[in-house]
Amino acid sequence: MLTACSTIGVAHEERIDACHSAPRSEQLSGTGTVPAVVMSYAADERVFGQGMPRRFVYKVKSGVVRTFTLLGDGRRQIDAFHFPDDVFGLELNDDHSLSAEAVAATQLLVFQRSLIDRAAENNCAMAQELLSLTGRTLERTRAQVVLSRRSAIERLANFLLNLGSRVGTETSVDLPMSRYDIADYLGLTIETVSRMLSELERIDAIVLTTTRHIVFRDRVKLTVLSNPPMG
Amino acid sequence: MLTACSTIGVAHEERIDACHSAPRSEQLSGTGTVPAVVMSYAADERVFGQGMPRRFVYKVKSGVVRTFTLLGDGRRQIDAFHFPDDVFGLELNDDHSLSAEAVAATQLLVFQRSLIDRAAENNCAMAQELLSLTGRTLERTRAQVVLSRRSAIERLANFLLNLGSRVGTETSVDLPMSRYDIADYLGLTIETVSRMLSELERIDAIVLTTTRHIVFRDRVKLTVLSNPPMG
DNA sequence: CGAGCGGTTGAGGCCCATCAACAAGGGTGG
DNA sequence: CCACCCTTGTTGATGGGCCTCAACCGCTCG
Repeated sequence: MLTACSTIGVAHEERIDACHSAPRSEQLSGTGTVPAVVMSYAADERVFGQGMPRRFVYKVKSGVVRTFTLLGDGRRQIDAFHFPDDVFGLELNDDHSLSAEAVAATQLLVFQRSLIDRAAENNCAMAQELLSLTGRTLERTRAQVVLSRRSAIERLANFLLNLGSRVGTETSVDLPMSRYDIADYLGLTIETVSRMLSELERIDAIVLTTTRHIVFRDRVKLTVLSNPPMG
Repeated sequence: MLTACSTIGVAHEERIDACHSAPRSEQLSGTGTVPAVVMSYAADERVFGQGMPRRFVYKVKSGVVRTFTLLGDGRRQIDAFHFPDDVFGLELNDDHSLSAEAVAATQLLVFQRSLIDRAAENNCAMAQELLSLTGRTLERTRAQVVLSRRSAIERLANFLLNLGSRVGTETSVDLPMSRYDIADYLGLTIETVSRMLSELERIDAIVLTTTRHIVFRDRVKLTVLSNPPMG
């Protein structure tokens, strides 16, 4: 059992410094362990902010995290949602180029960046792990670019299927995030997200039992919409 | 001097196998050298194709390369343009998820993937190099996602400035690629690209001396358009 | 000279953003 | 427990930006 650490009221990463629980060895991804502590975050609580020194690397233990960039006009581009076992906070630079917030109540494994970097310098397996993680992130981001050229309903169908495969069952999925989050992730407005969900319901592809719970009624329709028309 | 190899008429990577010139040690990026051969490509010639086994890694010696994915409806999403010293063909999987073609007459340094992978397994510096290259690619791709939310003229202004910083002078830039390429890169149509170039000319931000040569007349206007309104 | 390609420009329509109003929860304090 | 408020989500009306279709221009090449 890991020692949890929940210092309420201290912002951002300073909270982690204030946490005196004993680190335990944890896997970042495949092989090899690095000391880590567990931190708890409330919904909408900040994990780190754009421009801050990048001192830690995170792995989701439970809950959901969003990483995003704030644009000059105040708009927000959500880069990714991170679900259990996902690693985030890995970047090339010494400062964060993204911000991260908990979407819902979340527990994170927190690794010292310096320890990970040092491990990667002496241990090729760790370096390969980092490369693999970054490569996977790159793949997802490329998929985002391709998706961003498609229509609103197609983007939404794709999003629901992906979400379902991560945190849903065969027949349904709970949306951990708000319409606002979905809109900022897909590059749409909340109104369009809402309209397209209604449209998906109208064509009997899904049923919205509540605003946050979606039942897949016709996966084929979703898949047809989601897939680049041929491949 | 490197031995150049130009076997005309043999498609894709088979050409490289047919090349019997002696490999020479070349830098992939920072430190460390790996044997490589030089290959020449004519404009629009294929370098590798989506789905093919990923046997080589490439570095641009001269010219320009585009990497892209073909969508099911026949549309083409250009992922990136690669200029001299850029490395491409590095991916996570064993098969290419992208295709690559020369935009203009191009010379490439070709590295055996197996040699690079082996080097990364035994030499952490090489693994770090790959990580660094992938990280940089990720940054660029993220910038693409953010850009894709902005207006046509803003995307184009951004594109011209970036291109200018890569292959242009203080005051002008030659476009190595067609309107079609630009459109597929920015997620626009060729008509919109053309209209926005005309618009940039109308507001005296640029001058099109020929269809492929652009003079920067007012860099500030371009920068204002290019930048996310605040930061 | 005609054909074909790349590029520009115009007219019209569609998709989604915007603005606006309203409904549905979800806390809070009396 | 309920009235209230504030947030979140839905739906409608309108407009604008970009795509689509189409015509035209200039250049290159046969």
